Amino acid sequence: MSEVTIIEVAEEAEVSPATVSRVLNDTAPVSSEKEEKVKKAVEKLNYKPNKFAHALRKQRSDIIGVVVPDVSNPYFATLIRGAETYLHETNKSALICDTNSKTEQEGEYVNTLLRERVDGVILVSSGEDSKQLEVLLKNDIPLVAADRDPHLDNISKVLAHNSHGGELATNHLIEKGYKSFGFVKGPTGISTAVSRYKGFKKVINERDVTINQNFVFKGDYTYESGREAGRKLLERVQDDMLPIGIIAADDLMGLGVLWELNSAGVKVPGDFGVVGFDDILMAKLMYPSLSTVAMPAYQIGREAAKLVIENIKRADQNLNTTKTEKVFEVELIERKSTNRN
Amino acid sequence: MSEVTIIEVAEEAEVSPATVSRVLNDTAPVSSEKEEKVKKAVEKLNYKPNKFAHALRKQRSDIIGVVVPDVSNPYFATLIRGAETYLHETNKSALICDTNSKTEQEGEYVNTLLRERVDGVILVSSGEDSKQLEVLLKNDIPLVAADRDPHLDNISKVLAHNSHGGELATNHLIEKGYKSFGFVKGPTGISTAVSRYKGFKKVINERDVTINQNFVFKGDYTYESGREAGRKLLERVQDDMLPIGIIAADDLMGLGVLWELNSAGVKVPGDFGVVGFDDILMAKLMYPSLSTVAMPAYQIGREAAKLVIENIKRADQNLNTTKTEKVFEVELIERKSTNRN
DNA sequence: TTGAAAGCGCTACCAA
DNA sequence: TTGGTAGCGCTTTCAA
Repeated sequence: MSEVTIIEVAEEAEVSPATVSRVLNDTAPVSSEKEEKVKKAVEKLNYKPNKFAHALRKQRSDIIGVVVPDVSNPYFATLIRGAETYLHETNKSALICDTNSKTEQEGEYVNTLLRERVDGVILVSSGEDSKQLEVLLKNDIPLVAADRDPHLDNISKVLAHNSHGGELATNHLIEKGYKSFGFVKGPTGISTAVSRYKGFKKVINERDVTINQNFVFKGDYTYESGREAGRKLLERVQDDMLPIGIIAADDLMGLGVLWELNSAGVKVPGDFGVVGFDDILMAKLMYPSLSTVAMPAYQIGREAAKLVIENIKRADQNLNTTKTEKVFEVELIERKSTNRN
Repeated sequence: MSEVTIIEVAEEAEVSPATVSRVLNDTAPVSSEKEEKVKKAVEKLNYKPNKFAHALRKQRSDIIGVVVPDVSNPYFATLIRGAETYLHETNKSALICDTNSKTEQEGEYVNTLLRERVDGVILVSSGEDSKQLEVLLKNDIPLVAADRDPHLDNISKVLAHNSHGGELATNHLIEKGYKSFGFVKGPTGISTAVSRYKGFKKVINERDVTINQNFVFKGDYTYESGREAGRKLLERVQDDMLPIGIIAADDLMGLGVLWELNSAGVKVPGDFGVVGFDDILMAKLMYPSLSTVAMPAYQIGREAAKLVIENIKRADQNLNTTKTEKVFEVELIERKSTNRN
């Protein structure tokens, strides 16, 4: 592996290494004549700066930590992609940390994050309490929360309007003519899960419809918990309650419910309607396709990335970090699973 | 950000930095007395070696490039996870390169790979011709092919027994009583696609069954191409051909076919049977669940990672790299989509 | 078995 | 606007 160094480029261009560095990083004015020479030399020698030397000198890794509950969940996968795309555009890279939905794991990742000397962190909180990550702030590592509110003070947040999503879903079911209503909840204490349910209850209370407590199920944003809710639903349902509309707090659970309904041979969307949240690819692929409240996962990831980078830049200039809060709107996607008229 | 350096550890332990380094990397004998002191100091100061200084000095990035056609394909996602897990265990990290199934993109990634100074590369080839990657070999960067044969000489390969998978799927459909047979092919020139079809034809020829050329469709390992095949199938089918068994060269296409069959309201598995390849999660979630030839994606990724690491170590000792070829067996998973007896 | 010191490739300070 | 050069934190000779 023949490494071309900045020295060789300097010799080729007949300037000093310092000048080459200045041209490459646009860090100080250089006469256009020398600039030209340097660029030619870089081209000719196919020079690629050594990022380790760079990082060592600059004390910046150009790596951003991205802490998420579950990378195998397509929703988070999309969010990550949004973040990564922006980071890539700004010549940074992402270090993905999968906590397996455990806050203790979040704490353990702090060590990794410090060891890898990440310049900043994007956090999709795994629980009610992400206090362990405050250590990062003490180490002057900018932290931005995405998707879920980690209930930490003094950090920027990028969220979606989840309660409104709950309202959209509920109104949709009512308008499609469903008569009784149920809900498969997300994990306790997670802000998205709480808000979605809140939106559901709000509309239920406002409009003159029934909510059957037998049709409110605990869930944890996994497919399996959706299956379980689906089975219980089928056990508890009676003919005079039909048609019944179910909101699942995420698509994976919605798909689980749908699977059980299919398997039991009941009529979807005729007697049962299901709406999910997220709009993951699978929602479209399932038969019948799943109506859902589309979350801007990609945008959330991207915006969070933007915010950390901004904060890192401010820190570089010894400015204090800004605390913003961005809330994205959500959108209802009608598909077959609720299409009963 | 207070950086604890090796010097401070040395002072705390009352030894030289060299000795600390020797203890940390187990690179030369150190008296147990000093070793103890060093370990205590490391613990006390919560020292974390600076990986950039390390990489700069050692000329090793500890990063392995992983070049794949499509990260959003769950099959490759699993393969990547297998590779990453092993790399993590050996304190290496992965740089994922998504070629979007284009060989030209592979060529472009060579630059990235060189710039990032990866120590080795795992390649899931995107086409018939991955010659552009031979540049890596010239730069003494070990290269291992995974999942697909990139038709390069002198490199190690980790594959699965795809033609046998084709045989398993075909025999399964015959035994389940299907009468005519069809196939949704994978992309031209990709070794997995070629072999799977070959296995299919072999069994068709051996046993006394019909293959209807009208039921052989082009595909490209995407869900959409499966949907298209499904639509054509429905157009061309006539009652006296039933029941008909279809093999899709991967699960995504199988799911697409299944969706169209569902949508048309025909009987699956009664009149139509579908088998896929890969065993992605969605195959289980779909209704009816999709029978499939399970590929050891995780194992393939892991084994490929093992092999690169091995080759890198050999290179470090100036040994020439070994060329092995490992072929994993595959397994038929019976689910609802073919369960007609 | 140990320590001193050179140097990996880069950036940024200082002086010109 | 430029060049010389110190030094980022580490590993690895070389000498003891």
